[in-house]
Amino acid sequence: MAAGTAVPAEVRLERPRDPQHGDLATGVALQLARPLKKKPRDVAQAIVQQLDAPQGLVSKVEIAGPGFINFWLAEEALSNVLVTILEQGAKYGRRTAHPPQRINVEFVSTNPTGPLHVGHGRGAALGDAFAALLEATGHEVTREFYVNDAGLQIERLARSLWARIQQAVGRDAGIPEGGYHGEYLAELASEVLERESPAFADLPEREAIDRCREIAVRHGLEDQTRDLEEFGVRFDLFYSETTLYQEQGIEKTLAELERRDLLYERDGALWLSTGAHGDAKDRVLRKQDGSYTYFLPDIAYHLTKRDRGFHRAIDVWGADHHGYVPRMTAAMKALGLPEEFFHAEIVQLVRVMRHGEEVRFSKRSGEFVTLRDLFEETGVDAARYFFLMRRGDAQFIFDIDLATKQSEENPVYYVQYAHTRMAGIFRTGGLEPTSISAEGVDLSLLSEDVEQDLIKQLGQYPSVVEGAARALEPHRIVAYLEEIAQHVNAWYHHHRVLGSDPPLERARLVLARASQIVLANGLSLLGVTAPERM
RNA sequence: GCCCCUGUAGCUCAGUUGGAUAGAGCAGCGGUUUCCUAAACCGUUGGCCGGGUGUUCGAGUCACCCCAGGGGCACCA
Repeated sequence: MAAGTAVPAEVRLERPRDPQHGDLATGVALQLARPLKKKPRDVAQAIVQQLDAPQGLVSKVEIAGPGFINFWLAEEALSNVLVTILEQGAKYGRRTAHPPQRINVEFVSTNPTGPLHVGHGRGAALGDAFAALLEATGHEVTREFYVNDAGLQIERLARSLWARIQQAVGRDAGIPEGGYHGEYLAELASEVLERESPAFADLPEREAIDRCREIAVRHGLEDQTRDLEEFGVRFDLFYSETTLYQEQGIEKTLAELERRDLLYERDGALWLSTGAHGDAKDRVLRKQDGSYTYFLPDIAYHLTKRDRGFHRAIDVWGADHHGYVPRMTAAMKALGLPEEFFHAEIVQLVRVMRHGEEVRFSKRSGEFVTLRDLFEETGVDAARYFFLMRRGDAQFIFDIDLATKQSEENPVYYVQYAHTRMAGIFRTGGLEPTSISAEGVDLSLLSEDVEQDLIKQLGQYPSVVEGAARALEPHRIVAYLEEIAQHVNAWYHHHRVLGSDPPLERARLVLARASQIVLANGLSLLGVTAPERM
């Protein structure tokens, strides 16, 4: 540095809000002024004089305001953006990581005890987008669904089904305490009797309930999987809790906890000392009655993620589980896993509005909004887009009326429409989009303000993806795409592509193609289609 | 009582991890169509960033204290 002294300062180039402040700017001189005991503008002056700006990249450098250094990109830099986008195509905005991490993204993970509701939909859309973002930044991602197919809830489900079967053959059987009253179990009961045989109802209870458990779980999971697939979410792995038990996960976990001296007995229960690792208190793993709390299999399950070679485990949990985060974090820490291994991403509540009033979630009244109801009404694209357009950690009101509106009020169509228009240009021009090349094209003809702005924005796509992946915030992609769409639509409206002077037409075709690629790539990260026509 | 999330335009929300004069969409108001799709475009109205104190060259952003809304507290899952 100028003074020859080592002054710690991070040189961050950022994009100013105001275009009058250049394409890139840094406030580093302001940070350095105090330690150097100089005026900020003098520091900036010194920096600029020593600056070794590569030719062809920066066209102008200016010191402004209290001491900001502003840079303007040269035209050649802008042309390079377009060349890069066309060359890389669907890979534009994706990078390799060195080294790539193996990341497990676990989401939805609900009991197979009934249909998925809108809250699961939000978790599914977000989890899938997290996975897509991490893949785009070069990591190897596994999308995983933890199937809670053991435990008390499943026992209740099995007993409820058994009761429905008894009812179906005319016997007086009540749904057990805490059981499932949903109509679909009654339907499943008749199905079972039909498929198996009426004699199923006469099986000894123990055997029957085991069979019921298996049938109910398989059926519930199939329903959920079908909904998710239609919603565009595919999992790489369904990890069954039962498997965990079969593979002695519990015993192994207890042994490991024991080895690390993290367990103790008190009041007839077995405790894990999470309190010493950031949790508010220690937690029980084995109750007085000898059964395990859910915490133990959860720890065991997460240890399998380590043992299966993952560097990171990202869990997407509903807001009702957020109190669970500190204890799981503490458990992972106590087990010596690195801080970044476990991360729980909390998805806040979804409320649904229709015709200006809130649709209540009530299984009893039957006004239960399932995920399927939702996407059948709004379409998958709109549903996914809406779930992703807001930060996941804030409560969200899903406005069904807005999502189903096929008009300018609906943001999902706004972005898709911009893509459609680009596709329309190529269709009308009889051109194969993939054949568009920047080779030999004079891109400096793209001199309109809106064109310059659009190119600069297209060039930011990789860093937007990077930031969204780092923060696990897909809504940044949404916001970015809406900006691109805005520029694309304005450009399209004011300037013709087809029929311009041939050199200009060629240049504009390149810009149209680049815009189409970025819109398609971004929408793909969100799991939303990029239609050719609408 | 303790912990977490949220509070920014009439509504729904962004705000680049402390930068320059706080933004968008919708709603409202006024315009644009012989033209690659008007699901679009152009213009315009609208702000005590919940309140307060502090940290510093600089705070919507960070710290602390209040206020309001939501969620969570277990030897439930």
